[in-house]
Formats: sequence, C-alpha cells, structure tokens
Amino acid sequence: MITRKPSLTEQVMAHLKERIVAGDFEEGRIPPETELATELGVSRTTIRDAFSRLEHEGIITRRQGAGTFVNQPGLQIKSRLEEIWSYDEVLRDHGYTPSIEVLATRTEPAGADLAADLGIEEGDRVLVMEKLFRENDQPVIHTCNRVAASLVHDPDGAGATLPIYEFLDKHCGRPLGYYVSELIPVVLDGHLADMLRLDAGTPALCFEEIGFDRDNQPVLSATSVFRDDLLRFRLIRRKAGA
Amino acid sequence: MITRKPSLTEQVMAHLKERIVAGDFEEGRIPPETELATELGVSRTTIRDAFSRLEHEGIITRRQGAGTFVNQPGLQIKSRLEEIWSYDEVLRDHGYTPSIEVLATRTEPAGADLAADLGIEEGDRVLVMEKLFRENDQPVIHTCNRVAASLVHDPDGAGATLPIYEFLDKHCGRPLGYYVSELIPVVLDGHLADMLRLDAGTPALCFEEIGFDRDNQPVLSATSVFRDDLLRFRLIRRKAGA
DNA sequence: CAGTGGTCTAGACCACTTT
DNA sequence: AAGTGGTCTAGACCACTGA
Repeated sequence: MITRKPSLTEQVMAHLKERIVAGDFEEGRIPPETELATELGVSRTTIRDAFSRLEHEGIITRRQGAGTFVNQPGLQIKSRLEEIWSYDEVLRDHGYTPSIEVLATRTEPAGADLAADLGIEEGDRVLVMEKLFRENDQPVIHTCNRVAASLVHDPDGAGATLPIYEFLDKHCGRPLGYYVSELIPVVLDGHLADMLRLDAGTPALCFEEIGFDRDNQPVLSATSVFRDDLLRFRLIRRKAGA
Repeated sequence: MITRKPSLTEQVMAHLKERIVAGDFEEGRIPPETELATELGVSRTTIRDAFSRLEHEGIITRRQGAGTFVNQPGLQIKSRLEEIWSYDEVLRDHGYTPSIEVLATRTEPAGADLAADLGIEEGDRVLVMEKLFRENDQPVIHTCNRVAASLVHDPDGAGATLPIYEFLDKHCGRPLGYYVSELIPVVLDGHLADMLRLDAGTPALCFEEIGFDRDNQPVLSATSVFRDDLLRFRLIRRKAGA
C-alpha cells in the first residue's frame, strides 16, 4: 500500500474541516490566520496554504480586512463538477453503492469526427467500450469510451471493467491528465431510453469529452449520459478571481 | 475610475500568458521556477503563486520532478463554469454582443418551495424579474430572478435592467457572495419554446440556483435556460487534489 | 485606528522524475 | 546524480474592513 504521510497543510485542512463540522466556530467565523498559526504551531504560510485550498473547495470564504468564514452549503456539495475523476466515486459520494456492467467491447473503424478528436486517421480501428453504472439494479449512468486500438497493449478486450483512467494507464501506458468536456442537454431516444429504463422523450444531461494524456495528446473520446432523477450535478459558482 | 495597480503575481501571470500565446515555450515546457524567478527579478514564491493560479484556471499543469507545462486547450475554454458571474460577460466571451430585454417585473406571493429557498414565510411577496438575452435578435438565454420584496429598497421595479448581482448590491444592500447551482436537463414547453424561438420538445440546459450574500443568507432564487445551439458550456476536468 | 487578510522576500530542505 | 516542483519557515509591509 502507498504510505506517504500527510503534509502539515493537509493536517491543518483536516483539523479545520473537523472543527467546522463540529460547529466549533461561532457564526461561521474562523480565527485569524496568525492566531491559528501560533495555536497549531505552524507558520502563517502553512495556514494560508490550507485556507487557499479550502477556499477552492468552496468550503470557506476569505474577505480581506474582515476575516475568514465558513461556507455552509460548501460542505454538502458532493460532486464538484470540475474534479470528477471516476463515476464510481461520484455515485458513492451520493450515498450509492454502484455496480458496473460492461455492456459491450468491440473495435470499429473511426469516422471523420472521431478520428479528428483522437488525432488518428479516418478508418483507423478504435476500441469501443460501453458501460452501465447501476444502483440497486436501477441504471444511473451510461458511458461509451473510445480509444485508438493502436494504443492498447493487450490485443483482446481485457481490462474493460477497470475505470477508464486506470485502463489508459495500465493497458495503454498513457495516463490521463485531464478532460475537456461539453455539457449537452439531450432527449433520450429508443435505444438509450431502454438502456436507462426511461420513457423516450425524457430529458437527460450528457457529457461529451476528450481525454488528454500528460503530454497533451488526445487519447480518449467519451460520451456519458446521466439519469437526472437519480444523479443531479450541483456546483458552487463564485466571482472570478475570488 | 478604480486604479489599483496589478500585483507582481498578476504581472507574472500576464507575462506568462503572453509568452504562451506567442508560442514562446518549446513543446509546451515552461522554464523552471527558479529560473523564471531570477529572470523576472521576483522571488520564487511569487512565481509559484502565479503558477498556482494559472493551474487553477486550467492553463498549465505542474508535475513534481518533471516540470511545468502548457495546457493547450485551457486557453480556448471561454466560459469557466464555476466562475460565471454575469451572462452578459459569458456571451461576450463567446464573441457575441448581446442585448438584454426585461420581459416582465411583478410581485407575487411566494409558494412553499420558493419561501423555503429564500428563507421567508409562505405568502410573503416576492419580486420576480424575467429577462431575455439576445444576440442579433436571436434569443440565447432566458432568466427568471426572484428576490424577497422586503429586501428591495425602491418600491417600484427600478433597476431590473441591471445585472442581478448589481441589483442586489445597489437596490438591496445585500451583495452576492456565491451561488449554489443545479444543472438540470429540460425539454422546452410551449411558453419557453416560444420565448427562445425553438420548437417544443427541444432539449435545453437549465440552471436552478440559490444566491447567497456574504453572510451566507439566501437572497436570490434564479432559473436560467440556455439555447444549446448558440451557447454550449465547456469545462476542464482534472483529478481532485491536482 | 486596530485588526484582518493580501503580497512579497530569501532561504532551507524534501519528494519525485528523469538521465 | 542532477534537476524539478512541493513543503515550510520567519518576518516585513500593504490594503482593506469595521467599530
């Protein structure tokens, strides 16, 4: 198992989170940076580092000259849209215990759009993996991942059960760096509606994304569809630069 | 006009952005922190501060032991979902020159859900403001803002043309701190479809949000609907903690 | 005016990646 | 082993908020 001890900053973050959920801070006011620094025996820089990260997580708000304050709703937002990495994790955060079924794996030639997305030639073969995430036999997410077949080390479809970022790491040697995602509203048609067990005509949210490896090369094209009645995305929006 | 000189960190950020778009960095590799620090005559901390912010903007990626790299797609993502403040700005970022029409302002009694959202009593009066954002006479966004009438200083509907965050600041004295937003896929019905000049049955993305002031009190309930064919949201997703 | 967060410095050592 | 980003310190001064 990986050990790696938590840094001071991480310990400070954990400490503050505990005190926040315990309701330690009157009216949501967090003690001044200098006070916390001496109290915890670390430098003010370390406190500021922890504050900075908590602010980015939407948990606190800092106001110059006024103080640092707890952001009540921030604690309840489970899926931080920009930091989603695995749908399994997202579902667990929502209190589900998901099961995953691989619906199909196949290779097929790439169309023009897909080839452009993946940086390959039209007609090059692409490995397509369809998966369904369920909670209690209720389908929640349908995903379709497409990877250039030339990247995959194993010839057969082994590893399709893995989360896609692990598949790309272990079976392609191209660890995922980030996604560029588009948010698209769709109306479910016959096939997808059947799959998600919803009536045709039901609106759903869809992610269309391209995954890039650490060298900025596109390695993945993915399409995901979510059942809005079972999984709804929330986010905190705040002024840019804050 | 407000003066406020840019901090060193902001100057470093601007400098780096310029060099990035100019293609100054071979293969997307940005010089080491220490090198940049001496070159620009600032401390390494300042460089790291700038890097940290650029990383959060999705423009660069840092890899311990390896280096700092340009994130090509990061430069093109115009609307950073979590930092949207004014739709006017979002549309301008997309290259539009939007016009705004106030469709209606009225007061009405709050229903149970709305009262709960705004922290008022059911039946208390609420000021409702409907707006339409257009580009070249093409409707793009329809918004509906609801504020407790008791918060509004002016009795008449003055100020409805202002961006809502300015309205809350100037006409209610309750400056907006952040939104908690839900992403909801919808199918346009008759009224909204007419308004946006789309066929009924067209899918659309909808934000349902509650705006909180700086003291964590709810002050705004808002619903916004977007034409997907004219305005599509993109975002960069990366591993949590990265 | 007192107190708070924001900016900045100079330097030390650690953890990781790459050669 | 060399080079890079990650963590951390101690201290100075500035900009803003609120009583």
